[in-house]
Amino acid sequence: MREVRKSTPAKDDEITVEPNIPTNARDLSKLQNRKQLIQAAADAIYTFGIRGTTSARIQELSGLSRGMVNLHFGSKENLLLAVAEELAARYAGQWKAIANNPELDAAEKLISIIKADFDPLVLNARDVAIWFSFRAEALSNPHIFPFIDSRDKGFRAVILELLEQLKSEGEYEDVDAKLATDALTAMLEGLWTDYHLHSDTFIPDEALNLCLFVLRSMFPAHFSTQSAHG
Amino acid sequence: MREVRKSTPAKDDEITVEPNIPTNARDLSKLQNRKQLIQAAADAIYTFGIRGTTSARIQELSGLSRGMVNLHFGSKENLLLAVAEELAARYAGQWKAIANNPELDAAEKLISIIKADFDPLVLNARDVAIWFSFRAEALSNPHIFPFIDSRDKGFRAVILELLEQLKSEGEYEDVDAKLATDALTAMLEGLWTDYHLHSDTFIPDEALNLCLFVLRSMFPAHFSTQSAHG
DNA sequence: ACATTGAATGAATGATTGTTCATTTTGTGA
DNA sequence: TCACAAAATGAACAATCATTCATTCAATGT
Repeated sequence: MREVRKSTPAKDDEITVEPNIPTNARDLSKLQNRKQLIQAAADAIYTFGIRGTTSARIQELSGLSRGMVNLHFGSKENLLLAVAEELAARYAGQWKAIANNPELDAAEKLISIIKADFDPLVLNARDVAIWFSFRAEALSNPHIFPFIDSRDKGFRAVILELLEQLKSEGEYEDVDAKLATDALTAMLEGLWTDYHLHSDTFIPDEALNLCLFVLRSMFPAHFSTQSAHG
Repeated sequence: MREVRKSTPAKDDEITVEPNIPTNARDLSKLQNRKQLIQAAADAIYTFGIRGTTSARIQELSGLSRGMVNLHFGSKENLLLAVAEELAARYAGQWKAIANNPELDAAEKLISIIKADFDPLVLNARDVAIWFSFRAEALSNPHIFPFIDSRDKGFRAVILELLEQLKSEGEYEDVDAKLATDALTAMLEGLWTDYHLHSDTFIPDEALNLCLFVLRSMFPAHFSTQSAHG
């Protein structure tokens, strides 16, 4: 059985490091336009809200022609899903890279993950506004649900594992790692809400300190010397 | 100067306990229809999302005629603001009543306020979905902003005051009441998010226990015997 | 150089949007 | 009882919505 050639055929005797990056000019500009549409849709949601995000506005912001949204994504709705997908991938990629870093111990991983949560790469006015827009319709739009639960089971499992390791390292008999996981996760969620509603007064270092403060009250031996600038 | 009579004239020699409740049949049904529209709009946001909340659907859910939304609220947008206003008033009324209750001490008020946060009166799938819908467009729609910051400065000030009182009562020198306020508030926010995304597995008593767990780690003398069923 | 193929274009479409307002209905006060 | 005034109705409207598709454009392989 011979595989049907896709738009970017990978030659069998070539080592393709990143098979999804096209090499010919046509597919390159196609990919570029696709990205431009996602970017424009994201900007539209931030600027006009999800209700004000119309095909016309997306097309205007993208600088491309009317038909492009449907040509590349089939429908406006699919484009919005692509925006959500990109956002979710960026967030998950961040914390997974930290969790899989063998050079860090449990406490370092935990702090890194928390810091990443307040990194401008994910915590910025536009992206947080988009998160909230999609989350708002999590119940009424089943298609969007898989992308909006940033701190999902996988995330919580990693946090729990790290906290249990801390517990075993520091002999905290009276600390419930499950409760601590829920508390920390809820705080991260809440601080995002805080940022979304008051991004002008929100100070990432203060948010980090707040998390350290709570961690310290549970795991004093691990976090008693830490601060936002540590 | 004689005052112009409004739709519900208040006779001068009568003590009007609630001057806004009309007594004649016409104004009564007018008010009833107004409420029905707010109710329908709220249901529409929950069922179809804010994007799917059209005039047609509101009219259908309300059982009233096409022109009613504009007759009573001038525009669909004003009706949505009325929904937000009602939600905000319900939430604020809840915690303010507790804060002003002279029969409760600081610790009792704190626990009551937290419990109120997980009360079905405010924490239910529909209302939380509406909160999120409005919050999502907090940045792109300035009109909605005054209504969506449930845990605003006033709320935080009350929590801070209560925690400072606990601090003075229990001699917790190393506890920062300001940090504790931020931590508790963020957790309440985060737990709402949790509920919104996973209302099927969310257990209010567990959420309450989580808050008590965090409070206990900061103020052990006050909350060491407390639990969700206390 | 050139035929081929897929991407890009944008005028046109039909459906749906929020709102208007002439008309009808209904409660009120005399 | 009845004239009046306010409330309710819903057909009609212009604007805007997402999408289609015949046509144009341009990169590709030979």
